[in-house]
Amino acid sequence: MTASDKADEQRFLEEYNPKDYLSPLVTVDVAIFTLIEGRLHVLLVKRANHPERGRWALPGGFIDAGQDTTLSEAAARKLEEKTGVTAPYLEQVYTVGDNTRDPRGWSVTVLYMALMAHAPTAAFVDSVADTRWWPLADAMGQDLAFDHRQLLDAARQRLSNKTAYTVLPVHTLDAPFTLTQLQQAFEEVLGAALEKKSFRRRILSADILDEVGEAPPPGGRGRPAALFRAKAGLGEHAFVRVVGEGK
Amino acid sequence: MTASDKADEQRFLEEYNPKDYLSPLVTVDVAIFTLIEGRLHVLLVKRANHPERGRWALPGGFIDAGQDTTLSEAAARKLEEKTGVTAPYLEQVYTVGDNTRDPRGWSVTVLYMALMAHAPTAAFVDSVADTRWWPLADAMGQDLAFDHRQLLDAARQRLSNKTAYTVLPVHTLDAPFTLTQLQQAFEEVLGAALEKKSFRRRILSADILDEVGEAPPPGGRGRPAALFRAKAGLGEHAFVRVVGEGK
DNA sequence: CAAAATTAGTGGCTTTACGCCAACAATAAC
DNA sequence: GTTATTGTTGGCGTAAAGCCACTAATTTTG
Repeated sequence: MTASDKADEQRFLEEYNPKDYLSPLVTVDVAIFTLIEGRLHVLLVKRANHPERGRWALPGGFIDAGQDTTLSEAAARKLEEKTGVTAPYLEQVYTVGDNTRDPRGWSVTVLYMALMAHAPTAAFVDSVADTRWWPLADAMGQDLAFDHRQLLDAARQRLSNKTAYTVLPVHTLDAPFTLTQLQQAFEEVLGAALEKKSFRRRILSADILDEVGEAPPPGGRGRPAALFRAKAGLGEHAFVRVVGEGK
Repeated sequence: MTASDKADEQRFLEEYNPKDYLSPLVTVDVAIFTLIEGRLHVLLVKRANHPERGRWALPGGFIDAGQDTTLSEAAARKLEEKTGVTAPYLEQVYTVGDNTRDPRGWSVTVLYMALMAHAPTAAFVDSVADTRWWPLADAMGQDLAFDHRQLLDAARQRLSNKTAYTVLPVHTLDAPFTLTQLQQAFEEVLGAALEKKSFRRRILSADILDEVGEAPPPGGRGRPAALFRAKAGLGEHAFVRVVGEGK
């Protein structure tokens, strides 16, 4: 860059005023999933303000240019405000933007998906007004704010697609868990039954779980199961194909 | 919604002024890949304006709130402006946003990846000033504008990851093509050799190609190969695992 | 306290997919 | 014609996956 170029750029930046540009509003929304009594649930918030006041919506909102330095930080912040915890798994799904989804004009939303165990969130979520876990089918069945029904559907699809070659569902369970619970989590997310022997072979040979002794029979019948928890640092990458058809 | 609610909302919308909000600038960038003489190339544009004037960058720019009604439409528009064609494959990769990547402050970029055959673009691309196809390694080797090196890398990774379970590389070839060419396209994208028999077994049993007669020997040696083209409507979904290790 | 019920975990056979390599086929170069 | 070169197919050994029944360790029930 020559000296005159540098001067040029300086001038450019001084003359630049963001209010001269009509930029879209940018929001971040998060589809937070957990497993409650074996069923997949999603966290929704009843909107307190216009537009769409009174409708249930995914947690989210505007970027706070002062507070947030990164999109994923913004997503993590919104998530913690509603659940009180840091999610063990947070992933960007996709971004929608157009001039029809919000009455205010061009708007852009970056959708994230998060997974977490239910127990640590239960008390906190109860304490936040107009916020609750919904069974996924019920959430999809109602008239959500904006295009959140589509967003939720996209997140759900991402989750089940990725479950074909990762171990994402572990993040929805409270540790420690049994292999049967884990298999049921996979089955719930996939909406399909898995073959027991194959599932166990693959999960165990993937070497992503630590065994933590026997199950103290919590009122359960039958032979007590071995207990496991996810190995530390299993945050992002754990590519394991754990799926077939099976009865 | 009650009547007073409706009035409320009306008032809200009338009082709303986008210039009251400091929104991030939103841009769309596209990593356009093609295969030239068997090597993967990416289209870059030399920036004509500040900031980063003179550096090579991915095609892209601001959303035109007047012209674009959708993010992907904006991406398609930028792509067509530079290549003269409509890409057979366009996919959103991910969105970066923070307050450090652009000297103007908070900015958000939605990254797309596109695949296309080279031949139909060659003449047009030549005619566009400061725009050319770069061999991928050369593109990655230089000092690209903004964080475009990372964006390009992310797009490349998405392409090779997805090639493990889709047939994306077909979109980089001029039709018709031979199975050997297709295999070489896969190998170039994956950076690894594939086993011939397995590759053919899977591609053919996937039933995504139409055979179009014999190859007119174009100066080539050896037995002439059968020619194929992708079945119509293979745009998005064609999930086929076509990869192993191989010699 | 014994038998039945229930859930966890394993053995072992069958089937399928894949990697590998060699044979065969069709063309150009010499 | 013979050789070199590239495309295409056959067939076999191996590893993984599906399947189903059997064993194991508990609680429940009569």
